[in-house]
Amino acid sequence: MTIARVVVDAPLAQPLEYALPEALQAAAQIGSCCVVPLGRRQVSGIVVALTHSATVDQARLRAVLRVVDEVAPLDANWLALTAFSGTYYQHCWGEVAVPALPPALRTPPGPRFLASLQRLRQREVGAGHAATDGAAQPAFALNAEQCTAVEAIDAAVGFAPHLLHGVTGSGKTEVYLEAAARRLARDPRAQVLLLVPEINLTPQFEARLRARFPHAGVAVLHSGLPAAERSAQWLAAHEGRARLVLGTRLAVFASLPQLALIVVDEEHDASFKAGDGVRYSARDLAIKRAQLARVPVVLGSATPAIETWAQAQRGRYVLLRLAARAGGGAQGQVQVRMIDTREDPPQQGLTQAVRTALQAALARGEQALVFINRRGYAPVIACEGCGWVSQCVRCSTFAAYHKGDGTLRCHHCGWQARVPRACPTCGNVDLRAVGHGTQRIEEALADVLPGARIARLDRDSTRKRHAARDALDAVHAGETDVLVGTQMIAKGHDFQRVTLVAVLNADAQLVAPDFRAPERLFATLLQVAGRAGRSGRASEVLVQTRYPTHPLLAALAAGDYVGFANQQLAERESAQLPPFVHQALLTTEARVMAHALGVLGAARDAAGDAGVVRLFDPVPMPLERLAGMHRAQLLVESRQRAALQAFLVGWLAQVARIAAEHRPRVRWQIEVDPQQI
DNA sequence: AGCACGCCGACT
DNA sequence: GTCGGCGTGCTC
Repeated sequence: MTIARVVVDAPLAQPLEYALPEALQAAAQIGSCCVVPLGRRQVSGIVVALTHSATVDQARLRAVLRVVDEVAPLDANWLALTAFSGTYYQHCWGEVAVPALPPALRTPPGPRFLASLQRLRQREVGAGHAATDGAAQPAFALNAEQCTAVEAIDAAVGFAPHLLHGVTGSGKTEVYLEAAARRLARDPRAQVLLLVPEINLTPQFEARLRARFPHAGVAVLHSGLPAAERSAQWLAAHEGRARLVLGTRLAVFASLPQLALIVVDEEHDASFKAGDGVRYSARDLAIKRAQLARVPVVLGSATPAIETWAQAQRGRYVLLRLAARAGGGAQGQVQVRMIDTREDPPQQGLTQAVRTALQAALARGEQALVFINRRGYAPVIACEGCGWVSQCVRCSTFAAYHKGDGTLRCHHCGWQARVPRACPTCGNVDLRAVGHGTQRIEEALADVLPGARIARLDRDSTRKRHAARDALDAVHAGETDVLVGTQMIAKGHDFQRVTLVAVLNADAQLVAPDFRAPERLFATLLQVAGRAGRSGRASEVLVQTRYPTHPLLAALAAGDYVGFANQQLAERESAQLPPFVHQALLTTEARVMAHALGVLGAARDAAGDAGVVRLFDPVPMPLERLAGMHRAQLLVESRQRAALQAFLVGWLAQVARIAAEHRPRVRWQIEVDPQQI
């Protein structure tokens, strides 16, 4: 009897075994998608092994119901990647592999599957032709640094990780495209995977890719696509009709049988880390995938993650530098200046220096960006009389004041309520908005710059479809003088007439306890600062701060990422933080904090002597209460990754038992390589 | 994860 | 006397 080992989307330590009926034996291969009975359900699965001996009583075996032979089996590299991901992130193979399938295969394909498959295959994917032009004309001339980078990537054989460290505007994209073009030209079936943080924020990337490779077939994969579209794009990659795949983190699991090169753009970006389900890092898995497929991988960034930088410093990744701004055009000088808020106290959130600079820029007919990483009108309102402050009823956090609709809102759980007319505790009617958000700054700017055309860009202003693009178009068209906004204004927009960038409140992150806060702040500020100086005119970046001599800000002013990164690395080494240790974070949530902490305490005790693995004390999470749930965490770390992995396997089995015994039930989750601690 | 089976409160 | 709460346990 032939037995199929099948993984399904359930937390089962081992693949399940099914009898493979005679009629299905010709169709079934390792990597085949199939439909199997599970309890009284029918679910999608993937055949991961075919044997003749069962490990369970043969009488208990049920039969495979269907082998989806209309779709070619997943290849060995894909199976190895999903298996690795499951092991590394402490989940089951099937929990990674099955959700990575396109919607059409993730749930058992119905009777009309073949017809739908034909429709999906007919859908346009890029140009939809397998034939390539590789003689595709470069639409640009590469400078010397770009050529060096392309040559290095092109010359790489087998697994070869590269870090492309390029300052803002240095033309990293041209390097990716040329390197991709060469791989595609060399092998008529070769495929290239390009991962980007968020596709909606980089529509120009997709446009450039399509323009550069009009005949190669460009598949796009991200969670925003309708199911049929996502299936069609996935299939085009799986069947080799798409030779370029552009996608967000989930695209790291795309099926690419002829993978020849992987590119991860903005590799430092936090959105490569999955926040729910299996908490994988698409950047780290891209490296693993390149290793399994024995192909080069390029991580690109102006501000690489410190972990990535460390790998380059250790010589594990080839470091490629783009230090010059590309494009040939005259490049304006960008001056970064710290405004000491102790000497120049802000009025309405704006220092005199910023006001003066804004007025001067507008008088010259130029544009300005004002960056404040906080939406709403004010982060909190307070009672003058008794000291009451607005708080979310479900979270341990302030409720922000939104003036437009007179609400208090929690930016974490979405809770909202009307602003009380008087203080809920003492009845005082003098409630005061404390601090500044984008809405309040917009108001202040209107005051300071009478007649100026001011626009705001944040999550609230972009609720409506295309609102973000419209706002950005207005800046490009010169219909906006000053754009105030959150991170959203920082990403990759090439504003030609912006000569002034004001950063209003960087201090909160400058003193944050998270050891990764500095690198995130540095990346954000450098990215915002990069919006200035694209016109060739002299430009200025003003940073309002109480700490004008802070080393991070000094490095920012000097545009010195390398100095900053090396200093961060040194600090992490002396404090024994990642990448000098490897971490995992066990989190629990319960209605009562004591329960959440209780499970962690028992889990800690159960670990006993963990050898080279160190367990910290359970503590409430930084955001202690979220949406009514109390949350706690327990950090586990080791200098040896293998030791940590081995420990987690046994320990998590105990944790599962402890959590199950606990009443009322406590939910738990494990995160390997946590980004927020 | 689902989805069963299995014991204790408010309804026809 | 039943319908249904979610606690517990299994899925080849």
